[in-house]
Amino acid sequence: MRLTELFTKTSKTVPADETSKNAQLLIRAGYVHKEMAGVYAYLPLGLKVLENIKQIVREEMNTVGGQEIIMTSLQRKELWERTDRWDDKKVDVWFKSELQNGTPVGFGWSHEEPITDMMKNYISSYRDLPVRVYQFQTKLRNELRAKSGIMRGREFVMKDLYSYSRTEEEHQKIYDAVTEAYLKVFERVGLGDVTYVTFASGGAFTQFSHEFQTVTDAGEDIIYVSKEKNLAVNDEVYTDEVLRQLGLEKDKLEKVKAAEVGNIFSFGGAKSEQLGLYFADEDGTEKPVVLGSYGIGITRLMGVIAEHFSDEKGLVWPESVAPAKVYLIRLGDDNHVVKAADDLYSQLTSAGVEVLYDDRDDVRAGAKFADADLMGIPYRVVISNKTIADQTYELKARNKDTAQLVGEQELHRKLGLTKR
RNA sequence: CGGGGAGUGGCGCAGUUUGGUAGCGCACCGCGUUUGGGACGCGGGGGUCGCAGGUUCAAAUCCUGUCUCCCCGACCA
Repeated sequence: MRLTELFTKTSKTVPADETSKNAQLLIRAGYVHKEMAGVYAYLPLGLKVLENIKQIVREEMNTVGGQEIIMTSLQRKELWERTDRWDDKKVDVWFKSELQNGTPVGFGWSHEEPITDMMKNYISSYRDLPVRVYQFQTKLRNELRAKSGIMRGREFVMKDLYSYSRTEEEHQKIYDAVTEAYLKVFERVGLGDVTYVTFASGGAFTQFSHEFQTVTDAGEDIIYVSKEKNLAVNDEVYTDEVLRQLGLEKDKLEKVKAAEVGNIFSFGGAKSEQLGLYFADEDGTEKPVVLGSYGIGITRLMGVIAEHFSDEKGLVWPESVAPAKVYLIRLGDDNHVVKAADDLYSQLTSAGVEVLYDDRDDVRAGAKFADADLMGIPYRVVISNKTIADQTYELKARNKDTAQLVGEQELHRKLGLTKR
């Protein structure tokens, strides 16, 4: 992408009413636009990051046998009444409206009910199981108070996977597999070191659910981390009894703030019974399908990544999610500089390397460097009269302090260009 | 939902106390100089001062109502 064609621009100031670091940086760098409190639009660069995160999640979900679908935002009242979750007193984040004929509808804040109800059409025998389906959906939640930038919005993108199993044992296998897949996701987006499987309150069916908590000051949760065992306990279930059960020693735990980037839990057969999802087992008996639910807040994850990977100059995206791998700067508008930069741009692009090409003529070097830093693109390549005279390229990693002059071979190697 | 704060060109702000020609910085447009860490000079465009009503010769400024946003707290299957 050439910067002269990108409609967004960077800004030195942020809206005064935006206090969270992730939103400040993302707005300044032109990744997102704030439409209203807790509601953000994703601009070209922001969308790119979002899609990169989604693709990583998608790959991991496919690996554990997930099939991707997309449900609807409009939901039926009747469905939620069956699980007693339509009432505003039971679920206080509902957005509701009605059809022209007066039929009430809800805007999906979760999709457990509709998906499970839908699966009744497709699951009737043990031969149909297990099934895992997932989607990326915009959830709408009428939060009392939105905060923390894109980390807690009224409208946000979530990946939710649902598993349908014959037995508890089968369910447990899937549950464990998804747990591993989640850890892989957080590893791949660069948060592996600071993300912990966390024991949290489980609800009706199981004692615990498992959250994936990323340590960050921007988080809203308090967790107690055991580095030794590589797990954590949410403050909400932090009791002596629980610690004993989990074999944790109180004085070896570290209390930290964290953001919940994922949550998985088991429903057993309870919800299936409420919604009438049964299957005929091998012996012909009818049994409720064992249900599991697994979520990753995609936009929240993006916010957490932005918070975690940033410095005083701006964002510092991990390569796996960055909107581009290289920020290419050309200094000056001498013909041979322009040509050299154009050439490298098309060379990298055709090799499949995403490049943000700062081809602006009317912007001085300092501003280009500042923008490269703010946008947080992993590698910066500078082409100038100097580098051309030396037959080198100036290469600097966003997370390193110094640049180096490298030859063409070296550049290609560092940027991971595929040899042909 | 309780407490606190704020709404003035796209963004950041001053002006409100004491009513009297709407201003500054960034961004934008033009010209010139500049050109490796957010350049400078000159000229220019853009604002129903959140909205509605009221007081007044006159309202960004005073009064009443209302909407929105932010912060802290509560809430977050």
